[in-house]
Amino acid sequence: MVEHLADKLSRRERQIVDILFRQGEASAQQVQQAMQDAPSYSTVRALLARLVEKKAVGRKQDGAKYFYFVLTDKTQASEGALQRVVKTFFEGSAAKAVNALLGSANKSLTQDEIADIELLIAQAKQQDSEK
Amino acid sequence: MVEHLADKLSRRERQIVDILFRQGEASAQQVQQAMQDAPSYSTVRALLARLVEKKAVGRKQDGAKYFYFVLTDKTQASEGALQRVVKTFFEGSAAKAVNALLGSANKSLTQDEIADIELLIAQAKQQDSEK
DNA sequence: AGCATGATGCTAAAAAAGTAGCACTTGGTG
DNA sequence: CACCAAGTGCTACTTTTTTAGCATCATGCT
Repeated sequence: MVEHLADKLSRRERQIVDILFRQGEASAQQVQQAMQDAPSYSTVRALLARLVEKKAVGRKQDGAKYFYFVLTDKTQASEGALQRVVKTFFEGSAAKAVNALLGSANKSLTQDEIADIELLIAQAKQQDSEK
Repeated sequence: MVEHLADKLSRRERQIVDILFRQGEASAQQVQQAMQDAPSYSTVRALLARLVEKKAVGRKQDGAKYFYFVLTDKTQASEGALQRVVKTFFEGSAAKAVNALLGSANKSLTQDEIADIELLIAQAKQQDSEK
């Protein structure tokens, strides 16, 4: 089993990493603002500093301030997250997960998105039959 | 935004809750065995006890021992987890998530599963056009 | 009945996480 | 160019989390 990045992070650290994944990159202040139950600015910076030290997050200087970003590849992280959810809640079945995804989100799927998915299904079907 | 159960749990607590979701219910010993980097048996019990006290986990007696299980509804928890992943890694697009799911898992999807998904797509399509 | 095995409750202490304050720098602006 | 706003690095302190050990209690077997 692959060990996920999230497994090594504390509650607050995860929260921050999630925000950074969503925003791509952000300053300490932006991170704080993105937290619904944010602690003090000082605290956010301390957390960020710890993440940098743990090599989970990187930062680049822009003028006098820093911008932080997660070092793990987002695509890879997303696959890990998806896999964990599938394993934890859907008995390892990706199909069941897709099912839940479509069920709870069909209100928001556009015609175009549905078309995209249909295409993917067709591809999956083909690949499967080639096995 | 709905606050997820996981947001209130510590690292180890989350780990245990995940195991309980997967197994449905388990004894302290089983939980320990399911943890790849498990601490001592004592520790696992302490964690479990805390989760019970927090009302996150319930337990029932079977003879002389206890069996633990998560109190949150699994379906609800899975939707929350899925939603979080979608929001964090796929810019809120369920379609993109489905895409990733199919992409990384098509090797394991069976013909039947694919058929199931096709059916769901068809339904989503119809519901969408009714909007 | 006596004993080994495995589970329990409780207590305690080390380690990690979470939070904040302070003094110093930097950048822009009236 | 003096000043204010916003950033930064450190340090320190409080809570939680994480981890174990111990004494006790039930269960099943010889």
